[in-house]
Amino acid sequence: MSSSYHHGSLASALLDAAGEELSATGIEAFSLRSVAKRAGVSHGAPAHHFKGKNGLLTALAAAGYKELVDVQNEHQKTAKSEELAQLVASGIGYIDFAMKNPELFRLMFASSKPDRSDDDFSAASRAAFDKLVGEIRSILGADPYSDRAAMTQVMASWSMVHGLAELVISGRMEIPFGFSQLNQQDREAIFEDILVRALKRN
Amino acid sequence: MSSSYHHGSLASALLDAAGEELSATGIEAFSLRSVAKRAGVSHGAPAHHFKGKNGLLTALAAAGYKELVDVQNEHQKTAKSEELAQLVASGIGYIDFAMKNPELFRLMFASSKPDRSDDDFSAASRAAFDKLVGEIRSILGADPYSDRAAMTQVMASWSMVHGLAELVISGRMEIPFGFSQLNQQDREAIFEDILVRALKRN
DNA sequence: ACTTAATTCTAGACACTGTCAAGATATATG
DNA sequence: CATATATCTTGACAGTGTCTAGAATTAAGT
Repeated sequence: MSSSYHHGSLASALLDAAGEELSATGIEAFSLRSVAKRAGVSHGAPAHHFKGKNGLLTALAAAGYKELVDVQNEHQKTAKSEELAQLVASGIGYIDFAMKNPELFRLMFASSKPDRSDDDFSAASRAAFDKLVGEIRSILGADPYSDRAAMTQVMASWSMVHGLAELVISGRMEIPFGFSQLNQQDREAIFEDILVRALKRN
Repeated sequence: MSSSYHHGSLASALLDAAGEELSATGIEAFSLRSVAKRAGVSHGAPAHHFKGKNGLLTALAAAGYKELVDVQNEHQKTAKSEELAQLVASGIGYIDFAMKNPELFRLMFASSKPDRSDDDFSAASRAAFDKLVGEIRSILGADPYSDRAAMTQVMASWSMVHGLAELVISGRMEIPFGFSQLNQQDREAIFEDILVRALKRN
């Protein structure tokens, strides 16, 4: 191979390296120069593929939303087909994703670094949101986009699962439940017990 | 005044300056040197009062938990004395605090910068948690620290209010509700509608 | 009161960071 | 095959947090 000068697929290599960097050092110590070093290129190379550090993080977050939906779909495959069970499985997938990618999760939801006006980012995040909208529509038989009560149910369910995910990955389930010593079955039982409360019952 | 060399109360002055810096520039651009400049001292001065940048942020977060409880108590004063109404008022105070101090809120809950083993921090955050524990105890008549179902209720309520707060301050209530164009009364009606769902009913 | 110790603050250095500009190198185009 | 474009390197710049040495002020000890 005569040319190691032109990488060929630096963009995706940088995305991979950025993912590792994010998981390893956390978002608050995330360094663009370190990512470049990880990918074996100079510190100026990433500028030709992403709009600076935040541009790279934006792309990383966009990919995160797609991965989030994938994880949710995987959990739903092993659940009952009944609508409520599917919603719970979707929620547990949401939390599972957060637990496996806590720094990425924070980047996606609790950071101002990603550029939310970016097309990829907004499309991917919108797709994740619309997945929940569809699940609520199945349960209530009303379209949240035209039925305010149904949209309130969407936001209640999102609030519950998102808040629970945040509390889990920030270690706030330790004191109440000794969470890290529980097996997965017991954890999911707690998740389900909590998540179903978000549904309004009459 | 012959001496402007020794400040006299630099610690609290730095805390004030840090609060302004946090609100103005956000946590991700928070600069210790900028805080020192804001307080009118050299960039090395803060080291004599806090354990570096993270030490200052730890103290700021600890003060945030006390302020959080204060805001919750204020909201409860204007609410009915009935236990459920008090819990809802506490939750709305939680969200109100997050809306008025979004960067501080993120520092307290979604950042790894504060040192959670710090005595002040852990005491203040524990006090805020125990306030919720007390409210659930009043409603259920069972002590969450000895009744697992009651503790589950604590975490469900916390998840709901915390998730809702996160979604609000990250602008996720805009598309569903056009949130920024609502008046406070309509907003609080949505909050209450969502928050009460966290309670398990039989 | 006077000397000594401890605290508080400044100033400079160090290794980092992200971004920008200039130039070298490889690929694509005509 | 010459030219243009895309890609990558290198160096510079201002900014960051932290450390060290020393100056200025206050506190402590006798």
